Amino acid sequence: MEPLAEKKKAIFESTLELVNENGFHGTPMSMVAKRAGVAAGTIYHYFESKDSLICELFQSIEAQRLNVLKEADDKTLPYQDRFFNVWRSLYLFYIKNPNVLKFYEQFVNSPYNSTKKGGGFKPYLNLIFSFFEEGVNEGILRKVDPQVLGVMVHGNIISTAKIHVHGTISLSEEALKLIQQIVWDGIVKRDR
Amino acid sequence: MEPLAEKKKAIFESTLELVNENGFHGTPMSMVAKRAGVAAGTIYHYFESKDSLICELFQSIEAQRLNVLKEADDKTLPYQDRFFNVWRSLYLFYIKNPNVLKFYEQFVNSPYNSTKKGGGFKPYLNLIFSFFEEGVNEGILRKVDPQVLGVMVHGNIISTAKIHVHGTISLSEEALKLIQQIVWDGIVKRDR
DNA sequence: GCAAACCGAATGAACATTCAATAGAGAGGA
DNA sequence: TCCTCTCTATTGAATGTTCATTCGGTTTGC
Repeated sequence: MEPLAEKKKAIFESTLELVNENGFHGTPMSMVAKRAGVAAGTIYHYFESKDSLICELFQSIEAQRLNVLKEADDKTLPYQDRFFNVWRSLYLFYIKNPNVLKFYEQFVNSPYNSTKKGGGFKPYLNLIFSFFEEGVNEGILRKVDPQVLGVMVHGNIISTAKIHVHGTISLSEEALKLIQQIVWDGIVKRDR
Repeated sequence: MEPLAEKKKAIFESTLELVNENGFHGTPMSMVAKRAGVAAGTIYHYFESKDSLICELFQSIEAQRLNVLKEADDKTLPYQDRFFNVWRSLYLFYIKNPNVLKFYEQFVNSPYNSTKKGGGFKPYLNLIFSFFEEGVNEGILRKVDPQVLGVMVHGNIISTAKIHVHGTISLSEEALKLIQQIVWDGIVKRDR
Protein backbone atom coordinates (compact mmCIF):
# COMPACT_ATOMS: atom_id res chain seq x y z
CA MET A 1 0.00 0.00 0.00
CA GLU A 2 2.99 2.27 0.38
CA PRO A 3 4.44 2.85 -3.04
CA LEU A 4 1.49 4.84 -4.21
CA ALA A 5 -0.82 1.97 -5.12
CA GLU A 6 -0.52 1.13 -8.81
CA LYS A 7 -4.07 2.21 -9.47
CA LYS A 8 -3.58 5.56 -7.87
CA LYS A 9 -0.47 6.16 -9.91
CA ALA A 10 -2.32 5.19 -13.07
CA ILE A 11 -5.08 7.63 -12.23
CA PHE A 12 -2.57 10.42 -11.72
CA GLU A 13 -0.86 9.61 -14.98
CA SER A 14 -4.09 9.46 -16.89
CA THR A 15 -5.28 12.75 -15.43
CA LEU A 16 -2.00 14.42 -16.29
CA GLU A 17 -2.24 13.36 -19.91
CA LEU A 18 -5.87 14.19 -20.35
CA VAL A 19 -5.64 17.59 -18.76
CA ASN A 20 -2.89 18.37 -21.22
CA GLU A 21 -4.98 17.28 -24.12
CA ASN A 22 -8.30 18.72 -23.06
CA GLY A 23 -7.86 21.04 -20.11
CA PHE A 24 -9.54 20.67 -16.73
CA HIS A 25 -12.85 21.03 -18.42
CA GLY A 26 -13.00 18.60 -21.26
CA THR A 27 -11.56 15.95 -19.00
CA PRO A 28 -14.46 13.89 -17.70
CA MET A 29 -13.89 11.45 -14.92
CA SER A 30 -15.17 8.68 -17.15
CA MET A 31 -12.30 9.33 -19.51
CA VAL A 32 -9.76 9.47 -16.72
CA ALA A 33 -11.09 6.13 -15.58
CA LYS A 34 -10.97 4.56 -18.99
CA ARG A 35 -7.40 5.59 -19.75
CA ALA A 36 -6.25 4.57 -16.33
CA GLY A 37 -7.85 1.19 -16.89
CA VAL A 38 -10.09 1.40 -13.85
CA ALA A 39 -13.78 1.86 -13.27
CA ALA A 40 -15.21 5.28 -12.63
CA GLY A 41 -16.15 4.29 -9.12
CA THR A 42 -12.62 3.28 -8.28
CA ILE A 43 -11.38 6.82 -8.59
CA TYR A 44 -13.68 7.71 -5.75
CA HIS A 45 -12.09 5.05 -3.65
CA TYR A 46 -8.86 7.05 -3.79
CA PHE A 47 -10.08 10.59 -4.16
CA GLU A 48 -12.90 12.50 -2.66
CA SER A 49 -13.83 14.37 -5.82
CA LYS A 50 -12.51 15.58 -9.12
CA ASP A 51 -11.24 18.73 -7.51
CA SER A 52 -9.34 16.90 -4.86
CA LEU A 53 -7.87 14.55 -7.47
CA ILE A 54 -6.50 17.54 -9.30
CA CYS A 55 -5.23 19.22 -6.17
CA GLU A 56 -3.52 16.07 -4.98
CA LEU A 57 -1.93 15.60 -8.36
CA PHE A 58 -0.59 19.10 -8.10
CA GLN A 59 0.80 18.43 -4.67
CA SER A 60 2.53 15.31 -5.87
CA ILE A 61 4.14 17.36 -8.61
CA GLU A 62 5.23 19.91 -6.05
CA ALA A 63 6.89 17.13 -4.12
CA GLN A 64 8.71 15.84 -7.18
CA ARG A 65 9.96 19.29 -7.95
CA LEU A 66 11.18 19.85 -4.44
CA ASN A 67 13.07 16.61 -4.74
CA VAL A 68 14.77 17.56 -7.95
CA LEU A 69 15.86 20.80 -6.38
CA LYS A 70 17.20 19.13 -3.27
CA GLU A 71 19.15 16.55 -5.21
CA ALA A 72 20.59 19.09 -7.59
CA ASP A 73 22.05 21.37 -4.99
CA ASP A 74 25.43 20.20 -3.75
CA LYS A 75 26.29 22.67 -1.04
CA THR A 76 29.96 21.86 -1.10
CA LEU A 77 30.37 23.46 -4.53
CA PRO A 78 31.09 27.11 -5.23
CA TYR A 79 27.95 29.18 -5.42
CA GLN A 80 28.10 29.82 -9.13
CA ASP A 81 28.33 26.11 -9.87
CA ARG A 82 25.42 25.48 -7.58
CA PHE A 83 23.39 28.02 -9.50
CA PHE A 84 24.15 26.44 -12.84
CA ASN A 85 23.37 22.98 -11.49
CA VAL A 86 20.08 24.00 -9.99
CA TRP A 87 19.03 25.86 -13.11
CA ARG A 88 19.93 22.99 -15.36
CA SER A 89 18.36 20.27 -13.24
CA LEU A 90 15.05 22.03 -13.03
CA TYR A 91 15.15 22.75 -16.73
CA LEU A 92 15.83 19.10 -17.50
CA PHE A 93 13.05 18.05 -15.19
CA TYR A 94 10.54 20.14 -17.12
CA ILE A 95 11.63 19.12 -20.57
CA LYS A 96 11.67 15.48 -19.62
CA ASN A 97 8.18 15.84 -18.22
CA PRO A 98 6.39 18.18 -20.56
CA ASN A 99 3.05 17.02 -19.25
CA VAL A 100 4.06 18.07 -15.81
CA LEU A 101 5.13 21.47 -17.06
CA LYS A 102 1.88 22.14 -18.79
CA PHE A 103 -0.28 20.81 -16.02
CA TYR A 104 1.64 22.90 -13.54
CA GLU A 105 1.17 26.03 -15.57
CA GLN A 106 -2.51 25.39 -16.06
CA PHE A 107 -2.95 24.81 -12.39
CA VAL A 108 -1.09 27.78 -10.98
CA ASN A 109 -2.94 30.15 -13.27
CA SER A 110 -6.32 28.69 -12.50
CA PRO A 111 -8.62 29.50 -9.62
CA TYR A 112 -7.67 26.16 -8.05
CA ASN A 113 -4.50 27.81 -6.94
CA SER A 114 -6.11 30.80 -5.30
CA THR A 115 -8.56 28.87 -3.18
CA LYS A 116 -8.55 25.37 -1.76
CA LYS A 117 -5.85 22.96 -0.80
CA GLY A 118 -3.38 23.57 -3.56
CA GLY A 119 -2.22 27.01 -2.63
CA GLY A 120 -1.09 26.63 0.95
CA PHE A 121 2.54 25.89 1.76
CA LYS A 122 5.13 26.28 -0.92
CA PRO A 123 8.15 24.28 0.13
CA TYR A 124 9.63 24.39 -3.34
CA LEU A 125 9.56 28.15 -3.65
CA ASN A 126 10.74 28.50 -0.09
CA LEU A 127 13.79 26.44 -0.84
CA ILE A 128 14.47 28.55 -3.91
CA PHE A 129 14.18 31.65 -1.79
CA SER A 130 16.66 30.45 0.75
CA PHE A 131 19.03 29.44 -2.02
CA PHE A 132 19.12 33.00 -3.26
CA GLU A 133 19.20 34.41 0.21
CA GLU A 134 22.48 32.58 0.71
CA GLY A 135 23.87 34.09 -2.45
CA VAL A 136 22.91 37.56 -1.35
CA ASN A 137 24.24 37.08 2.17
CA GLU A 138 27.55 35.78 0.91
CA GLY A 139 27.88 38.94 -1.15
CA ILE A 140 27.92 37.03 -4.42
CA LEU A 141 24.56 38.24 -5.70
CA ARG A 142 23.23 41.74 -5.93
CA LYS A 143 21.36 43.02 -2.96
CA VAL A 144 17.84 42.19 -4.11
CA ASP A 145 14.97 40.64 -2.21
CA PRO A 146 15.71 36.90 -2.53
CA GLN A 147 12.04 36.26 -3.16
CA VAL A 148 12.18 38.49 -6.18
CA LEU A 149 15.30 36.74 -7.43
CA GLY A 150 13.61 33.43 -6.84
CA VAL A 151 10.51 34.25 -8.79
CA MET A 152 12.53 35.76 -11.60
CA VAL A 153 14.81 32.80 -12.03
CA HIS A 154 12.00 30.33 -11.62
CA GLY A 155 10.09 32.19 -14.32
CA ASN A 156 13.10 32.12 -16.54
CA ILE A 157 13.51 28.38 -16.24
CA ILE A 158 9.86 27.87 -17.06
CA SER A 159 10.03 30.22 -20.04
CA THR A 160 13.07 28.45 -21.38
CA ALA A 161 11.52 25.04 -20.92
CA LYS A 162 8.43 26.23 -22.74
CA ILE A 163 10.53 27.34 -25.68
CA HIS A 164 11.86 23.83 -25.89
CA VAL A 165 8.56 22.09 -25.35
CA HIS A 166 6.63 24.22 -27.81
CA GLY A 167 9.29 23.23 -30.25
CA THR A 168 9.10 26.30 -32.44
CA ILE A 169 12.72 27.17 -31.74
CA SER A 170 15.20 24.52 -30.85
CA LEU A 171 17.75 25.19 -28.17
CA SER A 172 21.29 23.97 -28.70
CA GLU A 173 23.49 23.14 -25.79
CA GLU A 174 25.33 26.42 -26.31
CA ALA A 175 22.10 28.39 -26.42
CA LEU A 176 21.19 26.88 -23.06
CA LYS A 177 24.54 27.77 -21.57
CA LEU A 178 24.12 31.27 -22.91
CA ILE A 179 20.72 31.69 -21.31
CA GLN A 180 22.03 30.56 -17.98
CA GLN A 181 24.93 32.95 -18.38
CA ILE A 182 22.59 35.84 -19.17
CA VAL A 183 20.65 35.23 -16.01
CA TRP A 184 23.78 34.82 -13.96
CA ASP A 185 25.31 37.98 -15.34
CA GLY A 186 22.15 39.82 -14.43
CA ILE A 187 21.89 38.74 -10.83
CA VAL A 188 25.54 38.60 -9.87
CA LYS A 189 27.00 41.49 -7.95
CA ARG A 190 28.60 44.15 -10.09
CA ASP A 191 32.09 44.41 -8.86
CA ARG A 192 33.07 47.99 -8.54
CA MET B 1 -22.83 49.60 -34.45
CA GLU B 2 -19.16 50.33 -34.92
CA PRO B 3 -17.53 50.81 -31.57
CA LEU B 4 -17.79 47.20 -30.53
CA ALA B 5 -21.49 47.19 -29.72
CA GLU B 6 -22.00 47.92 -26.05
CA LYS B 7 -23.46 44.48 -25.53
CA LYS B 8 -20.50 42.76 -27.02
CA LYS B 9 -18.13 44.72 -24.84
CA ALA B 10 -20.19 43.88 -21.77
CA ILE B 11 -20.04 40.20 -22.66
CA PHE B 12 -16.26 40.36 -23.01
CA GLU B 13 -15.92 42.13 -19.70
CA SER B 14 -18.17 39.72 -17.92
CA THR B 15 -16.34 36.73 -19.37
CA LEU B 16 -13.01 38.15 -18.34
CA GLU B 17 -14.10 38.59 -14.75
CA LEU B 18 -15.81 35.26 -14.44
CA VAL B 19 -12.99 33.28 -15.97
CA ASN B 20 -10.73 34.84 -13.38
CA GLU B 21 -13.02 33.90 -10.58
CA ASN B 22 -13.99 30.44 -11.75
CA GLY B 23 -11.83 29.33 -14.64
CA PHE B 24 -13.05 28.35 -18.08
CA HIS B 25 -14.98 25.53 -16.53
CA GLY B 26 -17.06 26.92 -13.73
CA THR B 27 -18.05 29.77 -15.98
CA PRO B 28 -21.44 28.87 -17.43
CA MET B 29 -22.82 30.94 -20.22
CA SER B 30 -25.86 31.67 -18.09
CA MET B 31 -23.60 33.43 -15.60
CA VAL B 32 -21.78 35.35 -18.29
CA ALA B 33 -25.16 36.48 -19.55
CA LYS B 34 -26.41 37.52 -16.15
CA ARG B 35 -23.36 39.58 -15.24
CA ALA B 36 -23.30 41.19 -18.66
CA GLY B 37 -26.94 42.12 -18.20
CA VAL B 38 -28.14 40.30 -21.28
CA ALA B 39 -30.13 37.18 -21.98
CA ALA B 40 -28.37 33.92 -22.64
CA GLY B 41 -29.58 33.86 -26.19
CA THR B 42 -28.07 37.25 -26.92
CA ILE B 43 -24.56 35.93 -26.52
CA TYR B 44 -25.22 33.62 -29.44
CA HIS B 45 -26.19 36.57 -31.52
CA TYR B 46 -22.60 37.83 -31.22
CA PHE B 47 -20.64 34.62 -30.84
CA GLU B 48 -20.93 31.26 -32.41
CA SER B 49 -20.20 29.30 -29.25
CA LYS B 50 -18.55 29.48 -25.88
CA ASP B 51 -15.25 28.46 -27.40
CA SER B 52 -15.35 31.15 -30.00
CA LEU B 53 -16.31 33.72 -27.39
CA ILE B 54 -13.20 32.82 -25.44
CA CYS B 55 -10.98 32.78 -28.49
CA GLU B 56 -12.25 36.14 -29.67
CA LEU B 57 -11.72 37.60 -26.24
CA PHE B 58 -8.16 36.38 -26.37
CA GLN B 59 -7.62 37.94 -29.74
CA SER B 60 -8.95 41.24 -28.54
CA ILE B 61 -6.46 41.11 -25.69
CA GLU B 62 -3.68 40.35 -28.14
CA ALA B 63 -4.65 43.45 -30.06
CA GLN B 64 -4.59 45.61 -26.94
CA ARG B 65 -1.16 44.32 -26.04
CA LEU B 66 0.19 44.94 -29.48
CA ASN B 67 -1.06 48.48 -29.17
CA VAL B 68 0.61 49.09 -25.85
CA LEU B 69 3.86 47.86 -27.31
CA LYS B 70 3.59 50.01 -30.39
CA GLU B 71 2.79 53.14 -28.42
CA ALA B 72 5.55 52.54 -25.93
CA ASP B 73 8.35 52.23 -28.41
CA ASP B 74 9.69 55.58 -29.52
CA LYS B 75 12.25 54.70 -32.13
CA THR B 76 14.01 58.02 -31.93
CA LEU B 77 15.34 57.23 -28.46
CA PRO B 78 18.56 55.42 -27.64
CA TYR B 79 18.10 51.67 -27.55
CA GLN B 80 18.54 51.30 -23.83
CA ASP B 81 15.81 53.86 -23.16
CA ARG B 82 13.56 52.09 -25.59
CA PHE B 83 14.10 48.86 -23.70
CA PHE B 84 13.23 50.40 -20.37
CA ASN B 85 10.16 52.06 -21.83
CA VAL B 86 8.89 48.92 -23.43
CA TRP B 87 9.48 46.84 -20.35
CA ARG B 88 7.76 49.36 -18.11
CA SER B 89 4.78 49.95 -20.36
CA LEU B 90 3.99 46.31 -20.68
CA TYR B 91 4.45 45.85 -16.95
CA LEU B 92 2.07 48.71 -16.25
CA PHE B 93 -0.44 47.31 -18.69
CA TYR B 94 -0.54 44.02 -16.83
CA ILE B 95 -0.76 45.44 -13.35
CA LYS B 96 -3.47 47.85 -14.39
CA ASN B 97 -5.41 44.98 -15.93
CA PRO B 98 -4.88 42.05 -13.62
CA ASN B 99 -7.87 40.28 -15.12
CA VAL B 100 -6.26 40.44 -18.49
CA LEU B 101 -3.02 39.05 -17.12
CA LYS B 102 -4.68 36.09 -15.53
CA PHE B 103 -6.97 35.35 -18.42
CA TYR B 104 -4.04 35.52 -20.76
CA GLU B 105 -2.01 33.10 -18.69
CA GLN B 106 -4.89 30.70 -18.36
CA PHE B 107 -5.48 30.80 -22.06
CA VAL B 108 -1.95 30.33 -23.33
CA ASN B 109 -1.41 27.36 -21.08
CA SER B 110 -4.67 25.72 -22.02
CA PRO B 111 -5.44 23.50 -24.96
CA TYR B 112 -7.29 26.40 -26.56
CA ASN B 113 -3.97 27.81 -27.52
CA SER B 114 -2.64 24.68 -29.16
CA THR B 115 -5.58 24.11 -31.44
CA LYS B 116 -8.17 26.44 -32.96
CA LYS B 117 -8.20 30.06 -33.84
CA GLY B 118 -6.28 31.49 -30.94
CA GLY B 119 -2.86 30.18 -31.76
CA GLY B 120 -2.32 31.36 -35.29
CA PHE B 121 -0.50 34.61 -35.94
CA LYS B 122 1.38 36.27 -33.14
CA PRO B 123 1.84 39.89 -34.08
CA TYR B 124 2.73 40.85 -30.54
CA LEU B 125 5.54 38.36 -30.16
CA ASN B 126 6.73 39.10 -33.66
CA LEU B 127 7.09 42.75 -32.82
CA ILE B 128 9.00 41.85 -29.67
CA PHE B 129 11.27 39.65 -31.74
CA SER B 130 12.07 42.36 -34.19
CA PHE B 131 12.71 44.77 -31.34
CA PHE B 132 15.43 42.51 -30.01
CA GLU B 133 16.69 41.74 -33.45
CA GLU B 134 17.44 45.43 -33.84
CA GLY B 135 19.36 45.45 -30.60
CA VAL B 136 21.44 42.50 -31.67
CA ASN B 137 22.07 43.90 -35.13
CA GLU B 138 23.17 47.22 -33.76
CA GLY B 139 25.70 45.42 -31.63
CA ILE B 140 24.14 46.59 -28.39
CA LEU B 141 22.83 43.24 -27.24
CA ARG B 142 24.64 39.95 -26.99
CA LYS B 143 24.53 37.75 -30.01
CA VAL B 144 21.58 35.59 -29.05
CA ASP B 145 18.61 34.45 -31.09
CA PRO B 146 16.22 37.41 -30.80
CA GLN B 147 13.33 35.02 -30.36
CA VAL B 148 15.00 33.63 -27.29
CA LEU B 149 15.62 37.10 -25.94
CA GLY B 150 12.03 37.97 -26.67
CA VAL B 151 10.57 35.02 -24.84
CA MET B 152 12.91 35.54 -21.91
CA VAL B 153 12.09 39.19 -21.45
CA HIS B 154 8.41 38.65 -22.04
CA GLY B 155 8.48 35.93 -19.40
CA ASN B 156 10.28 38.22 -17.03
CA ILE B 157 7.70 40.96 -17.39
CA ILE B 158 4.91 38.49 -16.76
CA SER B 159 6.68 37.04 -13.71
CA THR B 160 7.22 40.47 -12.29
CA ALA B 161 3.65 41.51 -12.89
CA LYS B 162 2.48 38.35 -11.18
CA ILE B 163 4.55 39.17 -8.12
CA HIS B 164 2.73 42.44 -7.93
CA VAL B 165 -0.71 41.07 -8.65
CA HIS B 166 -0.44 38.16 -6.24
CA GLY B 167 0.43 40.77 -3.71
CA THR B 168 2.56 38.60 -1.46
CA ILE B 169 5.59 40.80 -1.98
CA SER B 170 5.21 44.43 -2.81
CA LEU B 171 7.48 46.01 -5.35
CA SER B 172 8.80 49.46 -4.70
CA GLU B 173 9.73 51.75 -7.52
CA GLU B 174 13.39 51.03 -6.84
CA ALA B 175 12.80 47.29 -6.86
CA LEU B 176 11.22 47.64 -10.27
CA LYS B 177 14.11 49.65 -11.60
CA LEU B 178 16.46 47.04 -10.21
CA ILE B 179 14.66 44.21 -11.94
CA GLN B 180 14.78 45.99 -15.26
CA GLN B 181 18.47 46.67 -14.67
CA ILE B 182 19.13 43.01 -13.92
CA VAL B 183 17.55 41.97 -17.17
CA TRP B 184 19.34 44.67 -19.10
CA ASP B 185 22.69 43.78 -17.58
CA GLY B 186 22.09 40.19 -18.60
CA ILE B 187 21.25 40.76 -22.21
CA VAL B 188 23.55 43.65 -23.01
CA LYS B 189 26.78 42.94 -24.82
CA ARG B 190 29.73 42.38 -22.53
CA ASP B 191 32.30 44.82 -23.59
CA ARG B 192 35.53 43.12 -23.02
C1' DG C 1 -15.20 -15.52 5.84
C1' DC C 2 -14.40 -10.66 6.09
C1' DA C 3 -12.40 -6.50 4.87
C1' DA C 4 -10.78 -3.74 1.41
C1' DA C 5 -10.53 -2.88 -3.40
C1' DC C 6 -13.07 -2.64 -7.37
C1' DC C 7 -16.78 -2.46 -10.71
C1' DG C 8 -20.14 0.05 -13.85
C1' DA C 9 -24.97 0.98 -14.58
C1' DA C 10 -28.13 4.40 -12.71
C1' DT C 11 -29.12 9.10 -10.93
C1' DG C 12 -29.71 13.76 -10.99
C1' DA C 13 -27.88 18.21 -11.66
C1' DA C 14 -25.70 21.47 -14.57
C1' DC C 15 -25.00 23.34 -18.74
C1' DA C 16 -24.47 24.84 -23.84
C1' DT C 17 -27.29 25.75 -27.24
C1' DT C 18 -31.82 26.45 -29.74
C1' DC C 19 -35.89 28.69 -31.08
C1' DA C 20 -40.39 30.69 -31.18
C1' DA C 21 -41.90 34.87 -29.71
C1' DT C 22 -41.35 40.00 -28.72
C1' DA C 23 -39.47 44.59 -29.12
C1' DG C 24 -37.20 48.26 -31.76
C1' DA C 25 -35.65 50.95 -35.42
C1' DG C 26 -35.70 52.64 -39.64
C1' DA C 27 -37.91 53.34 -44.47
C1' DG C 28 -41.16 54.33 -47.17
C1' DG C 29 -45.94 55.83 -48.41
C1' DA C 30 -50.19 58.48 -48.02
C1' DT D 1 -47.97 62.97 -38.80
C1' DC D 2 -49.25 58.39 -38.56
C1' DC D 3 -49.33 53.90 -40.21
C1' DT D 4 -47.40 49.71 -42.09
C1' DC D 5 -43.70 46.51 -43.40
C1' DT D 6 -39.26 44.44 -42.60
C1' DC D 7 -35.10 43.37 -40.69
C1' DT D 8 -32.34 43.11 -36.71
C1' DA D 9 -31.64 42.73 -31.75
C1' DT D 10 -33.19 40.55 -27.76
C1' DT D 11 -35.48 37.50 -24.74
C1' DG D 12 -35.74 33.33 -21.64
C1' DA D 13 -38.00 28.97 -21.28
C1' DA D 14 -37.32 24.36 -23.22
C1' DT D 15 -34.20 20.74 -25.00
C1' DG D 16 -31.01 17.24 -24.98
C1' DT D 17 -26.56 16.12 -23.63
C1' DT D 18 -22.80 15.54 -20.75
C1' DC D 19 -20.93 14.58 -16.62
C1' DA D 20 -19.67 14.01 -11.49
C1' DT D 21 -20.96 11.20 -8.18
C1' DT D 22 -23.39 7.20 -5.88
C1' DC D 23 -24.22 2.62 -4.48
C1' DG D 24 -25.49 -2.20 -4.51
C1' DG D 25 -23.05 -5.84 -5.79
C1' DT D 26 -18.68 -8.62 -7.03
C1' DT D 27 -14.02 -9.87 -6.65
C1' DT D 28 -9.59 -10.33 -4.33
C1' DG D 29 -6.27 -11.00 -0.75
C1' DC D 30 -5.52 -12.66 3.72
